[in-house]
Amino acid sequence: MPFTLATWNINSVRLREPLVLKLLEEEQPDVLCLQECKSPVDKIPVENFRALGYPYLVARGQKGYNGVAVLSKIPITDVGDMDFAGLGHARHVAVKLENGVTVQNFYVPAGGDVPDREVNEKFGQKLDYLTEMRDWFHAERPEKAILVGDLNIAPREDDVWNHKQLLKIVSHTPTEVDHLAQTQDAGGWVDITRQDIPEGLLYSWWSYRARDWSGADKGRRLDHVWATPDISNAAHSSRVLRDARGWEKPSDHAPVFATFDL
DNA sequence: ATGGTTGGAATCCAA
Repeated sequence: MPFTLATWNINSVRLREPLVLKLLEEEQPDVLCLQECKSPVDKIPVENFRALGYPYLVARGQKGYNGVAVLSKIPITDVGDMDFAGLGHARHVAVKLENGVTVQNFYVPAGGDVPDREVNEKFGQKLDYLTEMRDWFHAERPEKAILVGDLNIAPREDDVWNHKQLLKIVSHTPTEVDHLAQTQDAGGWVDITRQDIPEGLLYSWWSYRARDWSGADKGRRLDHVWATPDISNAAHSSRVLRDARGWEKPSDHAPVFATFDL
């Protein structure tokens, strides 16, 4: 049975409810993982999602910031959340599908502007968050699992529009890339998107500040789909729905899709 | 080297 999953930093699920509905209607993923919902869980607009055939929601939320949600056509169970780096933020939730697959949905801290933990506390928190993720995966040894989300790091040279120019820009510094690699290794995670699309520039985020985001195309691949080898060994395919970045009142992130033959 | 945009809550912070 093919199983399609999408991950999307929505940048306010209440403001962009119409965009979520458009995506569900047009693309029909089985499971949609959202980040930056910026809403308490009880204020997420579930009615219209339900009407479109997505009756299941598992989420963590807080007022104004952060927030993660899993919307599903198929039954999912809430299997908890983690609060890495002691931030008290709603940045993670995990669900289990009926076939035994676990889906981990993450929103890693952005890390502020200056890539130095001595002068920018947020950068330190981002690194600590990744280190605690690493330690958790080292202890838990995930199996039959998929990890998605806005990891706020573009690890490869071809995950950014200009590698050299971004080496000191938060999201592409060698320190962050190293922390992300350690987190990935600790869980034995396979980068599904890059296994499916191994060559060429690939982005999932374009700044709102660009005059012409598509023409300039100064993007970064911040949104990821990983899986454990028992899942990645099955056939799979991936794509980034770049079009969604051009929708009316868009999120600055595009959804990333993966389909697995499970 | 700088400023550019957006969302949410409160007149600024985070991204």
